[in-house]
Order: sequence, then C-alpha cells, then structure tokens
Amino acid sequence: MNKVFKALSDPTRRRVLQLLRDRPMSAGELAEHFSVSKPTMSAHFTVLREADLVDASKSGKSVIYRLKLSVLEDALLAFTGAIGLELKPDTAPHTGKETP
Amino acid sequence: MNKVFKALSDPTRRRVLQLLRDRPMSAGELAEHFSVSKPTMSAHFTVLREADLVDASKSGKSVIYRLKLSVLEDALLAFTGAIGLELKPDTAPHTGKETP
DNA sequence: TAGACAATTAGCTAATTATCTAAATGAATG
DNA sequence: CATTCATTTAGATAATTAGCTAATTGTCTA
Repeated sequence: MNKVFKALSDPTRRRVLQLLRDRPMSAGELAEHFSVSKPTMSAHFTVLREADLVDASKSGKSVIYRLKLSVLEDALLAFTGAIGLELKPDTAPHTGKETP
Repeated sequence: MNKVFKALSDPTRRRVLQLLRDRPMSAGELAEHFSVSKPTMSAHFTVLREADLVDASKSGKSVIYRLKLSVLEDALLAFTGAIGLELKPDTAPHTGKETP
C-alpha cells in the first residue's frame, strides 16, 4: 500500500492513471500528453508498475499500459477503512463512454 | 489536492491521521506512538496542516491536533471520481466506538 | 519570577526524486 | 541486414524530503 500512495503523490502519475481510465495506451501515446521527456515518463511508468497500478505488455514496437483499477480501489478502500472514512464501491462499472 | 496526496505519501503521516480518527490528540501524545524525534514529528504535523488535513489549536502548553475528515474525503472523492473509480460516502458516521 | 515542560524553529546531513541528454536494446520493415 | 522507430537504461544534477541535535519560544506552576 505504501508504494501505491508513493505513486499517487505525483500529479503526472495521477494524470497517467486518469488517461488510462478510458483505454490502454502505449508509452509514447501517454507521453504525448505531457511536457516532460520520454525517459522521465518511462521512470514514472516504472513507479506505477512497481506499485502494481498498471500492467505493461509489449505489442510489436510499443509497450501498452493498462490501468489495474482493482489494485487502486483496494488500496484506497484499505486506507479509508483504516481511517474510518467509510467509502464503498458504487457498483456502477466504468463503461468508457461517460463523456461521448 | 496535490498537497493532500503528498501528505498521504508518508506512512508516518497516514498513521497520524489514523490515530486522530479516534480523538483529537496533542503533539506529544501523537509523538509517543512513533520512534522518531519530536522535531521530526513536528515537521510531519506541518505537512498535514499545510494540506489542511488537520487543525491545530493551542491549549495551555499543548497543541491539540484534530483530523479534518471532510478535507480528506473531498480529496479522495475528487480523485476517484476523475479516475472513474466510483466510490461514494457510506453515510454511516464514525462513532469512535467501532472497536470497543 | 525561576524552573519545568511542550512544541517549534534552526541548521545540518543523507537519501530520494524528478528531471535531463546520450546511449543501448529490441522489434518491424524496406 | 541495415535502418527506423519505440522504449528503456545509464549517468548526471538540482530539488526535495525525512531525519537528527541543539536552541528558541511560550505557557504554566511552585
């Protein structure tokens, strides 16, 4: 859980997760959304991978990153539970079509 | 919101919030739960205060810290909302008697 | 009012982090 | 099979952070 919170402490990484909410994306595609160098982005991806918040799979020349939403959810629920902030899953699954 | 996540990125600070869940506590009382020096704890309190996650009030020789649960809740909901992780408040208010 | 006590500030250090450029790796393609 | 393209690794640096001890501030109380 510590790694998850460390990963979430950087705004760039939080934004990456947000982008991945809609669909899996390649490293380069993700990097286009930010004004930092690709190696810097690559380092952010490593942090996210080590926190198990994303999954990386190679596809040809590209590396595709996917959000692991359940890991994020589990960490957040574990923390809020420990704090006594009772949040609970709102069962409506994400469709990827929220803002058409 | 960034300051909140920065504040949450340290396990000591997360634990402080957890301790404050039960009741307001003085700086010294909080510090007793950790094996770091008081000045170090004081620095953690500053981070939590700057993130607006706690409220500090002087009472005689002591400084009493109180958890600002709604600030934490708002930040977490803002983030989970942006991610498409639909958590929602579970309306049951915290009584302070959960584990008697 | 002189200690005693609680907490913070000052000043320092070691470790971590975000960033960069340049180089290396690995896969597809002419 | 040499080139191009996507990504990562190497190596460096500046900024931030968590930690310490010593000193300061502020509030009781004997």
